Amino acid sequence: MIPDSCDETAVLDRAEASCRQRGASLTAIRREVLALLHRAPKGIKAYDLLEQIRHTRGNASPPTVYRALDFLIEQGLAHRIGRMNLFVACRHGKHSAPSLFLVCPKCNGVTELEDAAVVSSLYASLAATGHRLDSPEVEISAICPQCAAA
Amino acid sequence: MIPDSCDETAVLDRAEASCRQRGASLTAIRREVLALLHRAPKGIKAYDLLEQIRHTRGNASPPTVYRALDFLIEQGLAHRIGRMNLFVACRHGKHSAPSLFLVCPKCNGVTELEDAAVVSSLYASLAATGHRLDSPEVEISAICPQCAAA
DNA sequence: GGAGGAAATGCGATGTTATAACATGGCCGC
DNA sequence: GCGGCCATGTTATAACATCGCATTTCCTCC
Ligand SMILES: [Zn+2]
Ligand SMILES: [Zn+2]
Ligand SMILES: [Zn+2]
Ligand SMILES: [Zn+2]
Repeated sequence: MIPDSCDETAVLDRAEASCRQRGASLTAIRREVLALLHRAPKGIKAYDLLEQIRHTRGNASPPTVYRALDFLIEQGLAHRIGRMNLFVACRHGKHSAPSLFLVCPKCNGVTELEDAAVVSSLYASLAATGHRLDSPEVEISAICPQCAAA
Repeated sequence: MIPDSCDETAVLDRAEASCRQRGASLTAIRREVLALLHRAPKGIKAYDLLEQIRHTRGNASPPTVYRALDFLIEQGLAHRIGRMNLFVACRHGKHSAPSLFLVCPKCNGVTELEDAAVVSSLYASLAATGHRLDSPEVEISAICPQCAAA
């Protein structure tokens, strides 16, 4: 987990370096989208992202943001929450194991959680049916602490 | 798990009875939609369902199928796979615990799996962060045996 | 049997999310 | 300069889902 003390620029620079390592390039658009994702810790919808990015790029269109998102996801810098049509920045470094995404149906917030115990029992269970885990995203609907209180 | 030997009519009749128990009614439209879901063991998309149901009800429109799906999901007779915009009939009776949905990204097939070990470690993990499990659906992307072989 | 009300359906329009298809522009090795 | 490659711009459209309101159906109570 990246400490909160790291400021946005540092996070982005690190992302840029990790892309470069893999021969990919974090271009200006992609960097901007990643920055916006980081400013939305609970996740953001593609068209909200589009609206935001038009503040700096008036001509942005849906493909602009979907292409950037696809790239970021491919690079492991962001995740897609299918259930909610929501996108979130990855808050971990390189994933050694899949993350759990706790999606709160009340506030639409997303929490990313790494948990070795759950993941290992998951592997065992899947292996028994001949399946092989494919994506780093396991989506779970769960009421978050704030909404549980209310 | 409902044995395969049960034919469609029996499954539907049982569903109808269980709705009635709860004071809900499995109307003709809902029953037809449920039947179509059962004929698509790997899941089906809403608009494919719409096309199918127009064979018997020429005037069906998107709300027709979405309303039926909402009802079936509410009654625990079907599940929605958010990641794929896919709907599947529930292949279990009343759920005592959440199911795992293994979604194969190659063939778009969905397998429903109940696994106590995974679910209990999930509960423990969520409780530690103050979350409370909310839905009976945990979506996991996993290559299915057939696609793994190919 | 008839009035009233709740639930379900019909219907058209609209909103939301995502991709297709094709053109353009910059960069690099040749 | 030329050709290949990647990123981007641009327009249109596909795919998925919901709203709002009129009408019908079904049940209940009188
Ligand atoms: Zn992550
Ligand atoms: Zn919440
Ligand atoms: Zn089920
Ligand atoms: Zn498959």
